This record gives sequence, structure tokens and C-alpha cells, in this order.
Amino acid sequence: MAKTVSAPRRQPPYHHGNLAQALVAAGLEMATEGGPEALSLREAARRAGVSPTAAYRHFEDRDALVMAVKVAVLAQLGAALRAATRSRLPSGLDDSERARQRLIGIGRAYVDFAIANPGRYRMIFAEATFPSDRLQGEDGKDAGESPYGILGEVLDQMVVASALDPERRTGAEIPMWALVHGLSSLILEGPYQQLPRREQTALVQSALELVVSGL
Amino acid sequence: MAKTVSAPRRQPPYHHGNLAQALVAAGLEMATEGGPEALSLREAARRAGVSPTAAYRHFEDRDALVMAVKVAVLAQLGAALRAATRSRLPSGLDDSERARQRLIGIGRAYVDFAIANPGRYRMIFAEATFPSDRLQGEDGKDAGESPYGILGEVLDQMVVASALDPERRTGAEIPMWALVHGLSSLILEGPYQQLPRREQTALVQSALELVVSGL
DNA sequence: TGTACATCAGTGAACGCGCGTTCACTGATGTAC
DNA sequence: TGTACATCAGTGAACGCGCGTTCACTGATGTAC
Repeated sequence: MAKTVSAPRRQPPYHHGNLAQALVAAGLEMATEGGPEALSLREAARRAGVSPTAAYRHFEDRDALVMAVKVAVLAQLGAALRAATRSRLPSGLDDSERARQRLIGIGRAYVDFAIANPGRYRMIFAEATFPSDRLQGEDGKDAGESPYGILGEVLDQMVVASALDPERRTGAEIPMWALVHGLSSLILEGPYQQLPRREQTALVQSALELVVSGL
Repeated sequence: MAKTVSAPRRQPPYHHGNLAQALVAAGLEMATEGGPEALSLREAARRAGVSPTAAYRHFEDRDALVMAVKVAVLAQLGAALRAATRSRLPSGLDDSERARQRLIGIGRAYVDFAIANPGRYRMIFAEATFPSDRLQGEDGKDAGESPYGILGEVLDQMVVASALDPERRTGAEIPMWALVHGLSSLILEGPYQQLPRREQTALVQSALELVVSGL
């Protein structure tokens, strides 16, 4: 009984309207299914319902599409970390301990994202070019927040809460990011692949506590 | 003036003699040049001077060759770490500090190996299957030492030297390996790619000190 | 010590595949007058 | 408000490529007698 007339028309006939975005979405799908190796321009075009050539109106070559997909994944990861900064913390903690828990929280969220989305996660570090500094969408407006930026924010809050010596603030992102990325990678592609999920979680938690206490 | 007669004959005419090994060597070469993506069975056969089909006498399929190359790379990495455990340490350190320096030393050696051999290093974690437990060559004799095993050894020595609480020994490999792998990956494929080499070195050193002091 | 023959380790041609990219083109859109 | 036309966003066919893998085969090797 739905009025087909007023339904939003899918499959625009000739001019697609948003091909670039549709191609990135298809790329994201393919990355989800099989990681960066699985991302092909031809298949993306196919999924967008368009000839392979059409893709070249929007991306210079395959690499450009890959880069756009990377940026999209980083935005998703950023969103996951942002959500973690807003999660509830047990009551009764002092400010310093709360700030520390926030850091551990985004660390966990990072690894969780990787485990839940292995293909997309591997996308980020594929093909030897990392999206530079800022994540931005079309028109210069942010397409999401940068994971690196959020990590920095949380570290700043630790300084404010006296959970981190201001002198050690500079470069504090580095060991933290290296740790969570290393954990993700060892779990996804390394020797901890076979471990049951709960042991993986435990291992992540204790590694995070160790590094955070070292800061 | 070299007697060509007694020279070891290269290019055996039909029966190669050591094709399996030659294919792995070719695979190693290709990994060195272009990482795991660059490793193809056909090209390996070509480099070994043999038809593609011949490779199938020695490896079930491409994956089997890939796995053999991974094992070879892990052996090389193991050798690099072993060398680091034997390097000279500044005199005048007590046992505990010496043990700590050993750990930092193999950490540095790990990242150095990755930076010096990006293609081979990336090989290790490629294609979603990690060579299991033991590294062994033909006939069951070790083809090298496992990086993981060497790390464990150094941690054991820290316990002996009272640089590590025995209670914290279990699982101590994890944060350490995650850290060095994370650092390697961020330097090779991530945001620290562009940094000058000396800054990369400094960043590695300070991250290592932080984690080792946290142990 | 000599020979027959099974087995081992190669060859060469062919398969089907999907990819990235280019070409000459055409249909749809929107703007100047 | 209507129309000419430049520009934009697609099409479809084709290219060359290198890959993994399979087929039926043949030359070399080593062992039993």
C-alpha cells in the first residue's frame, strides 16, 4: 500500500548524483569483507551500478579511491573513540583516576574496533600511504574526528587532572598508539589470533594498565 | 686464472637439486623488493630458472610458498635479536640495569630490523596466517631461533637479575612485543613515516624506556 | 658390473580470471541571452 | 519564458597484463636383480 510514487527514487537513471560517495561506500563494504586487497575499482563501480569508466570522473585512479576509503575508516574509528570518552565511569573515583580510566577506555575501544572490523581496520595501514594530518570531507568540513586528536585530548585531560606529569606530555601519544596498534595487529594477524576472545580482552586490559601506569 | 673446471657448477641442467630452497630465496628477494604483495609463484620460478609448474613439486600452492618465506624471515629476525643480546653494554652497570638494557636492546633491534627491511618485515604479518609455535627447517632441526623465544629468555634473565618481579613475568612478552611491533608499523606504514630517521630512533628509545620501566 | 624399470623432477602450452586504464562516444543538465 | 549550446557525467568495448593452476608429457636418477 506504500505509494511508490512518493518513494525516494533509487537508481537514478543516468546522472547518479552522488557517485563519489557511493563508490566510497562500496569500497568500505569491500574492505569490510576482505580488507584492502579486496578493494577494486571495477567492483566498486559494479556495486554502485555504474560502468568502470564512470569512477574515473571522481577518482584519479584506484589509489585515490583507496585513500578516500582510508579517510572514511579513520573517521569511523574516531567516532568509536569519541563514544568511549563519553562512556560512564564507576563512581567514587578521584579526578586523576578518572582521567586514567578514560585513557584506558579509548585504548580498549581502539582494539575493540580493530577486532570487530578487521578488514576496515587493516585498510588504515595498507598500501604504504597514511592519510596526512587532518581528516576532512568535502567543502573542508570535518568528516569526523581524528583518532590521534582524541588521544591527545584525553592526555591533556590527564595533565589537568594531575594524572600525567606535564613534562611527560609531549610525545605521550606515541607509546600509547604503538601499543594499541601493536595489540590489534598481533591479535588480528599475529600469534594471538587463536586465543579465545576473553583472553584477548584480558591481555589488552593488562597491557594498557601497564603502559598507562608507566606514563 | 680460476679453473672453470673445478668451479661449483651453477645452473644445473635439469634436476635442480635444491629448487625448494631456491624458490624460498627468490621469494625472499621479492619480499625485500616489494613486500608480500610482490611475491608471486610464477616470478619465483622464473628467478629460479625453472618453469612455473616445477614449483608445484615443492609447494602445494602459493600459500605454502608464502608460509615458507615467512618462516625464513622470522629466522632472520631471530638472528638479529640474538645478535643484539650479545652486543656490548656500557661497563659499570649493575646486574639489574644490565638486564634492563638487554631488553631495550632487543626492542631496538626489532624496530631496526623492520626499518632496514620493510618488505621482509611486512611479510611476517601478511595474509592472515602466522607461522605457529616453532620455527623449524627440514629434518626438524631449527632453522633459526624464534623472536618470541629470545624475548622470553631476556625477560627470564631480568627476573634472575631482580629487574622484574617474578609475579609479573607471565605474559610480560605481550606488551613488549605489541609495543615494538606497533612502533615498527607506525614508522613503516603510519604517521611517523615522514619523520627523519634520528627522530624515529629517539621516539623508539623513549617508548621502550617507558614500557620497560613500567614492567 | 650391467641393465630394466619405477620414480622423481622437470617442461611447455594452455585455461580462465579479474584487474586498471584508455578510447571515442552520447545522454542529461544548467546557464546566457 | 524559450532556446542554443557548453559542460558535465555517464556508456561500452577494448587493451595488455600477470597471475595461479592444470594438463599431458619427457628427461634424469637410482635401485633391484
